[in-house]
Amino acid sequence: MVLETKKTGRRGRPENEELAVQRREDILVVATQVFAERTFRGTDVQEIADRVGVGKGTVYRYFASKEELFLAAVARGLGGLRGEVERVHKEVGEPLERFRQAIVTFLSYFDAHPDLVEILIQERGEFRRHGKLTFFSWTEEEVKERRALFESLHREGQVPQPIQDRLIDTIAEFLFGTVISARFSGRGISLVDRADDVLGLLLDGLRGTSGEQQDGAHRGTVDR
Amino acid sequence: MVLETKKTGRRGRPENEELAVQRREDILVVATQVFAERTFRGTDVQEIADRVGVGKGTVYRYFASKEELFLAAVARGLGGLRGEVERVHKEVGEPLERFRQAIVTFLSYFDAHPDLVEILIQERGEFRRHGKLTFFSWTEEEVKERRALFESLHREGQVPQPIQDRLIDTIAEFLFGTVISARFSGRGISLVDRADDVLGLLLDGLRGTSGEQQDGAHRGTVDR
Amino acid sequence: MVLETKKTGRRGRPENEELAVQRREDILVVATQVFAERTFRGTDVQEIADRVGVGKGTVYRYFASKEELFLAAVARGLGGLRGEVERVHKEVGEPLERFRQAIVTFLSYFDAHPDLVEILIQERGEFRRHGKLTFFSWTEEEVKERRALFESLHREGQVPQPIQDRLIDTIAEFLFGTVISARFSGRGISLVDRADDVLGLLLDGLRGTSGEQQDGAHRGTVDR
Amino acid sequence: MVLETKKTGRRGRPENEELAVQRREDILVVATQVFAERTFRGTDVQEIADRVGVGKGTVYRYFASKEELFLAAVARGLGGLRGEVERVHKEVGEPLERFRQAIVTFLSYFDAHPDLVEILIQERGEFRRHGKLTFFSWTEEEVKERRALFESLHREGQVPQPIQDRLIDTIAEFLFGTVISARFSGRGISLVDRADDVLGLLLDGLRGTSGEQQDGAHRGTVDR
DNA sequence: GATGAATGAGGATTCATTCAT
DNA sequence: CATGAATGAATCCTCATTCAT
Repeated sequence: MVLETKKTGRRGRPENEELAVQRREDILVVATQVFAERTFRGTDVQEIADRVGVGKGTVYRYFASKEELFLAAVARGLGGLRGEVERVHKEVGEPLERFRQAIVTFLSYFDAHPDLVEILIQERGEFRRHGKLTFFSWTEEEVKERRALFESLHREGQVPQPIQDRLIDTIAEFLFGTVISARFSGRGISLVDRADDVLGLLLDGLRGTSGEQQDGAHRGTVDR
Repeated sequence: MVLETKKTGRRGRPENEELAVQRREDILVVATQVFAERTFRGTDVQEIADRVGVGKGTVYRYFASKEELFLAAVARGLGGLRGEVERVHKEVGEPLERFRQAIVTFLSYFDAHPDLVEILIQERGEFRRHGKLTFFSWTEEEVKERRALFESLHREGQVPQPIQDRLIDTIAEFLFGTVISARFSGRGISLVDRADDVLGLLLDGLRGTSGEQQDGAHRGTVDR
Repeated sequence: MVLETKKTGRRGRPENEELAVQRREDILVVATQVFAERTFRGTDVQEIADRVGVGKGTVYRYFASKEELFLAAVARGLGGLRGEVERVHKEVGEPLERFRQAIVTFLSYFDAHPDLVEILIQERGEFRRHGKLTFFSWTEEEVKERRALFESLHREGQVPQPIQDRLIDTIAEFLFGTVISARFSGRGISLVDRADDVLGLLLDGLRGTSGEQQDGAHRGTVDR
Repeated sequence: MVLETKKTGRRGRPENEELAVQRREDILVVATQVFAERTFRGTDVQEIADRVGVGKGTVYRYFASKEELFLAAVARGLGGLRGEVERVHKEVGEPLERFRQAIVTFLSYFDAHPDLVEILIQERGEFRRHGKLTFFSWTEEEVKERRALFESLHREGQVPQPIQDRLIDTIAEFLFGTVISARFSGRGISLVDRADDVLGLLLDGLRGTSGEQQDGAHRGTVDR
């Protein structure tokens, strides 16, 4: 999809607006890859342009600066994640299963978009001024949804005591940390494959009576 | 500690060896700070030299390249961590408490050395070729120690079933992820402050009957 | 006057010729402003197009290149000046007064068109190859007119000896220099306001017996 | 003096501090030439470096930016002018002759440094923000000196009435304007060659009784 | 050994000009 | 005719590395 247009070098008036949207998308996709491969600082905008098959100037038509391009790539990646998770949230009814599905979806998304992990991390290094990572910048709505989920888990008796916001944050951090660690630890295991370890640990901990987390690691998981 | 030596132009006995060691150390300390502040790519070796109070050429006397310097800084940071954790391992006898102490020590270390988190992460971005992070490159001995710890936990009845290596890895990743997440989430809470959350979650999970993790979160911790 | 036409998308009779002439004029007016504000090299043709309210391509329809556009703007500005001065030349009869009026007109014109000074100067910087400034490229006719003026001044006894061409050139340079200096010296005084200083100096010099140039500075001048 | 060192390409520690001063000077000399030839915007710093015979980076060691380099070149040029004029001021005693000498020195300087005229003018185009040209930024001392000169001219009876500051400014503008005009008018006459025209005009104007300015124009000047 | 001046490859960004629609 | 998207040459500036003193 990228190389087809490569080096057409055509000037003049373009067809329509959809093309612009598509091109913006193309650039973001490629940029995500290249930034992931080479680091923000290590990336030459020329390479992105080359891989997309457009002139460097064109990249700058769509994004005012390399920085803006990077941030847009991060936003695009997170937007996709949020969409997926929200979809699951609405489809599945039963709380525990919804919790499970949300986690699986979350982990799967990063399995499918490993580059996102890389640039998410880089955001920290290059744009430290923004304080916290975009990833941790929850919207009001998201905070409410998360809270609601854990409340229903408690109401249904799945967890003995109410889960406070602080613990919810810790859980979110656990999950994000898992994603990063998995990617950086060099273990070749996919994230979904450890979804049950994660879920088991989250629900019952090491002292959990069932001991299911060991075998459960493979139960009910999609083998990608 | 760095600026003191600056331009002292000390005379007397050169005591080359010690001075060289000390200077190497000084450079590494400063390098860690600067790399953490500015990113590997964003760091100008000149700034490191300036802050140490030596000429740029001197930095290159001790480290063949900027890259080697960076890697040495990472190694130095991790070396300190290992030393601390090992010390605790040997001092504390009771398995569960030893586990607890190990985790607290681990988290404390990163509280005390926030720059290490930054460069640990950057290592990934800049030196991806090395495959896995130095952090996850356990030595034979470390693997054995970890395994021994969990075996004793099981033997003493603290955990119902044996903890397999794979789960140990997951736990390590959990911990590393927590460190990173905590640093990047923008929450102002120190790592030790969440040691109990972490331990509670690890041992009993959300369904843990005791409900201790909630209160425990504040037990023995300074609330910032 | 420029923005009015902007995006009118006028239908009706195209009246091509007039519209084309008008548009050319519009572009030149705006170009003069922008070049004056931003320098030839510093000017983005896009800005000119934007301010005129047309597409960049349209600018290139009327002027083959940025350079041609610039030169056309200079020519237009000088054309206006010549027109004014010539008009005065023909209207006023008495030699000394005609001389005086010519100078006042000349200075007034630059008061009214400060941008012209800027681009006149820039012409030098950017198009040095053309040798002399357009400003100093007198036509045959102009040379004759100037000569005639000074001859009549002499004939009427206003100046004791005949004014040679060389001195006429010096006078022209004096005047041009005054315009430029006034604009660059940062003094907030308008050019007409110093017309009498100029005239007094030209006619009588510092040793002039009358001493009128001092008070005369304000005589008959509009205090802006 | 410039090309000798060219492409030595030597690294390492340089000899002494004088070298640095000399190199700074070399760069400024060349920069003045190149800026005059090509315009500030049109100049590639690389060309300056090449002509000096150093690396581009070296130019940036001495001047933080192209802009700073340009301004330094202007300052250097004006510094030289001021030095010359001041020297004459102190040497010559008789007021009228001192006035004459000052003007001749002033014009001679620009004859000898035609590049200075060019960059002086460009300063306006590129650094308009500074308001007035460096040339017109007189120091307190200079203002006093000028005033004293004209006062003595009056006291000695050379000029009938006192010359007010405003007229002094006009004279300064006249002189500067003459320099610029002469350079831009394309006439091949050197500035000193018209020193007498200038002086005559200044002192007696066109109506001056002596009529000396005509012949004087050639007195003692080479007609190149 | 230590130093820091010198170097030049590298990379972000701008903008005149073209030309398909 | 008018348009403006696309292009890539052009240029400023940075900084890792070298090496004469």
